[in-house]
Amino acid sequence: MKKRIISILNKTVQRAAQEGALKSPPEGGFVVEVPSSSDHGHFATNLCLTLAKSQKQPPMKIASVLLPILKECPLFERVEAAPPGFINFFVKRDEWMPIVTQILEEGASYGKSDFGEGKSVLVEFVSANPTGPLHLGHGRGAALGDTLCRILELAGFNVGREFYINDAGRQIRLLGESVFARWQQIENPDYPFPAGGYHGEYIAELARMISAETDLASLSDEEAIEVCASLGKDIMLDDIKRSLNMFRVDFDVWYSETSLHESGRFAKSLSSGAIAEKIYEKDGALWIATSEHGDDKDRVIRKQDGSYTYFASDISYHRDKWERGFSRAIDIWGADHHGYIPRVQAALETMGVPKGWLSVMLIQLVKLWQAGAEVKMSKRAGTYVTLQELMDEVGVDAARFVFLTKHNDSPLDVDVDLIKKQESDNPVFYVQYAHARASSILRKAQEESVFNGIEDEKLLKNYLKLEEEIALIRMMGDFPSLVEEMAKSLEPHRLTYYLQDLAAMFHRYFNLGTKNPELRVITEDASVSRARLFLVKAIRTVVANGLSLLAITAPEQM
RNA sequence: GCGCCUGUAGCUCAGCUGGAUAGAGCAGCGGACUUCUAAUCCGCAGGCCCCGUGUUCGAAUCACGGCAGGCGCGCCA
Repeated sequence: MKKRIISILNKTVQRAAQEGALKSPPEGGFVVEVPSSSDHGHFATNLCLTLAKSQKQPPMKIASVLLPILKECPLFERVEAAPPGFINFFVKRDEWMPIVTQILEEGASYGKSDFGEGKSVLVEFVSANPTGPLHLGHGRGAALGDTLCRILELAGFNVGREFYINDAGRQIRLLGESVFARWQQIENPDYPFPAGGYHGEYIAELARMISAETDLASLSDEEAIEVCASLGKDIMLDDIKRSLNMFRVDFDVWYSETSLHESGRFAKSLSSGAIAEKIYEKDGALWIATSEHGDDKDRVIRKQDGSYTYFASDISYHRDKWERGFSRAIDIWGADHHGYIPRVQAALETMGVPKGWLSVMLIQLVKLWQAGAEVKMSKRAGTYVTLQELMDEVGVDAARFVFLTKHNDSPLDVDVDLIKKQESDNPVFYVQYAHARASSILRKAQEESVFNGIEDEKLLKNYLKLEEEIALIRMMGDFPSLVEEMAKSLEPHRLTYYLQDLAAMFHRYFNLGTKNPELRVITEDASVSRARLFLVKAIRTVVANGLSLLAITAPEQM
């Protein structure tokens, strides 16, 4: 509907220009929006305000030129100009009804668009080191990334989901040393634990598992550490995969850092192409000239001792992403890595990758509250709540929902007690209940044979007369543009707000019937009932589609 | 010291990317169940949108300067 009005406005301006009423006008610049007050119509535009300067005329005067043309349009009941220069549109009631039939026709694909034009996007998220279980921060990243992918797909992008496994380098070695030390400590409690090692209880668990499978005592310490590192990593990776799977997140590619090195891509990516010219040697190390592209300073990629930095792998990995031909890439990182954005962007530009090809989304920290106090978490000390524990306590649906109730750039407080204890107050149940309630009404109608299931626009036009009904239809009509906007702005959290609003509107509508039987969906009047049942079916569809983007179940009854 | 993020109701946060009278949930108080599902609804109360200056028809939103909190500023990963 909004798009229709935009195109009507464009045509109107063109026509006014042709007729000489306006100087040939510049494109765009104006917006059409839903005003907060219903006095200002279903839609409003600031078109005249934006034209005022270039036309050198007061906005209200421009409005008075455009108004007669707009009034001819059969879409509108009323068009008004309002100071300081808004135009308010009141859409004819009947014109809303096609939205309902459209929803019913399209069903699960309502909301789909070709906004993305089939372009390929690579979304990399979670990418946790396989040195420990996933924590709440990873859960937030997983929920955000996965829902973003679903949104992008619905908006017409071709999406690849990727998990980068940091399975090379020192942290895996440290995992091995930590596990080995715990194994030693079974016999010898005084065996020293490595500095900066991993302290979680799971390390001792790994030691038990690995020593049960492998006779560590028959190996040299060095060999045993390697076994602990390798098997420990495999076990943790399996654990991560299992948790993510339960969290309804599936990746297309698990990209191993080790494979980057073993395949030779790593070496090649730093020695060929435009980037090779930006790499130089200084003080016995290899540097890359990222400062030419906005980084604070040049960065080391190979240290004096001959080993490569983490950043070198990152360059190589992102180059590989680019060479795989994606038209854009999105990374989701913890906010503590924000300092790396400029250098990664700079490295990409050094290779000739266009600015803006890579978008990095940061997620702020998740704070956990329990018994009214913040639970301090430390990965190194091993005191943190895992994603698995959260899922076990509150369920996947609630967990996924809470992770998307805040903008990714805003810190998130999760009060586990609250989600657990007050299940009924949880917003996810509120939305699911709307779906269950709609289902229940439809079930009842089916049983009583009120509903023949044949849609008829005329029926809707004749019998959907309530303001509340029109408001619901308008809101559902926004869903496709919401999906597009979320894909554009990378803001999946808006979906949880939309669903809560839609559910609230439906619950309110339903409750009209508790006071006045004529306002129930199923009433004495068969035609009114049928029209309302179509509306309810449409609501159920939109709620279900929204929940499906969140990968949250849509129950038939609760 | 420099950079990024955040600052909106008692608490946790939205605010459609510059629009008209700033919203929701929770917490508080008061109401509605012989119902198409009360996991719901209705009402009341609650505001210096951190402060200041600027940009313009118009600012919670943009710019600059402060203040406060968080996170980063390695030849660590």
